[in-house]
Amino acid sequence: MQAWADSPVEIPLIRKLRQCMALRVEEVRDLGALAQPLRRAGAREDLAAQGQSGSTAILLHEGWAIRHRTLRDGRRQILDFAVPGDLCDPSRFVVARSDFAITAISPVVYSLVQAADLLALLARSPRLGAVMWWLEALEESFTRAHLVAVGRLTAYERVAYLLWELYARLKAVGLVQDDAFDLPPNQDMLADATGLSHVHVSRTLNRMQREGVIERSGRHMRLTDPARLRAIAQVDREPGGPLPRHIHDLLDRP
Amino acid sequence: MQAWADSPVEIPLIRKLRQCMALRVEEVRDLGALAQPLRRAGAREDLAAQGQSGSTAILLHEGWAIRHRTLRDGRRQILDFAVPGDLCDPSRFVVARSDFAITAISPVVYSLVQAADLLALLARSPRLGAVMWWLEALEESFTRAHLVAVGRLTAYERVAYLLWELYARLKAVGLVQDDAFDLPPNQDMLADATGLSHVHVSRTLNRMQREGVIERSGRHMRLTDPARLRAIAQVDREPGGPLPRHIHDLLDRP
DNA sequence: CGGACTGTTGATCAAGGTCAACCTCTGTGG
DNA sequence: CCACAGAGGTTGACCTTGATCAACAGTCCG
Repeated sequence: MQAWADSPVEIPLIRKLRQCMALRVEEVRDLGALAQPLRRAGAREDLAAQGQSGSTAILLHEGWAIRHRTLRDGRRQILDFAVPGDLCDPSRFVVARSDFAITAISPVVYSLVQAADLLALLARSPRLGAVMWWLEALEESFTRAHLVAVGRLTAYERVAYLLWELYARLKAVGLVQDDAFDLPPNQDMLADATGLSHVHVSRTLNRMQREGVIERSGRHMRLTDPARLRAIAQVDREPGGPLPRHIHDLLDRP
Repeated sequence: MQAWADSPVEIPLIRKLRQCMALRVEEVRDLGALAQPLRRAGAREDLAAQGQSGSTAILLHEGWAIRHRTLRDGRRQILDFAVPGDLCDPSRFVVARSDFAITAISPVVYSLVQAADLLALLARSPRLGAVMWWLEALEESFTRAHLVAVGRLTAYERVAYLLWELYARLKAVGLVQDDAFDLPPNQDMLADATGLSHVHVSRTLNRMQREGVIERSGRHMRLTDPARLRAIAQVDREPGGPLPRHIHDLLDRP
């Protein structure tokens, strides 16, 4: 267990928000309160099931999960990977029954966030509301890029895109060091995220390594040439970046 | 031009909302005000460009548009089709530069909605805020289903899914009569939405017709067996439906 | 009448799927 | 300490889906 688990104020979500704006003490305290109580689950455990209702979102603090939809005949599409700091997903607040499931793929630490609690927090700090809205928009843009990748890119490009997206997500919560990160999903999952077969994912990753774009050993992944990877993935712009100025104006007045 | 264009209160968005809840007179009036001033554009005109900033959303009243991303080498992915009553898309409010474009594919009537105006309206009527939030969640669920279709369904199933989605969207604004509707996009666009080639879309539509699932003539499309189409598309549940009870509780208190 | 746009059909091809064998780890129990 | 099982990854052989290329037909429009 890491340091923040004992002092619950420094959850990864806070690390992520700090990269966008300076947080006030009360804000940090309120956000930390969302992490109470901490829950744990092992790999392969469902955090939320397909078809389940519920007005709670899942706030992930440690470990990875997948958001996925599995068809009756077993075909599975992974919508995206949830990493520490992710709030997946607030739209559950308003929906009667969710059409996908959230499943841990490594041991996880998380908490359940009630709609009412989050709304109360946002009412107290409209600034936070603006940033969270912006983070939601960023999520949507990842989903769009994912759709473009699966619909129109070749296998090689798709895998490049997936690695690029994970790299970007992890960097936002400080889980990338020296362009390297831990990659818990197995090749079956990478396949179900990219719409490929696991055999082809294996071949593709090997090719990328041969061509000097990545380096792997076990679950350790290093991007030896991030710029080239990004170009292969057909991504034009870095995601995220600083918070646009005009956001604050939207919500700061009463 | 249709009747509502002269009396701007009955825009399709209002028709859509009425299917979820009974609207109050002030709400109808406020919503109608969003349609001022009306703008027009011809087929192939961009309503919003890729990479463009802007704190305005586009509210479509008549005609169809596509939300799409086009790569430098010309490959294009259509994210979805916008039909009358759609507000595409509010996340532009908070994003510095959009990563996709919105282009009319038939003559359209639309208006630009300012973030401030919409927020003011929602502040006046939290009920509307709840429904709009819910409609946004519904949009996201369409996007997820689209991703599943493109990533894991066969060509035949994908085309079935697309037709099913359009059918559901159009029904929500009363543009389906007798399981039939007008389908402005050409087969090139259907291909770019499904991740197929236009040749294969042609073959697939012919097969569906041969097998008695659809009937076509020109831009007119009829689903001769909607239930079967839905099954082919691997869709379990009808989308939309009545508004969940607990939504109102979320926003109705101060 | 000629040209753009759209859809249809046939012929051929290639990207990626499927099947199967095998290998390497890692953990487990005797 | 070794035998074994199970999961994950790799590789080769073969096959299928859907892409590509190309010709042609219908329709709309100036």
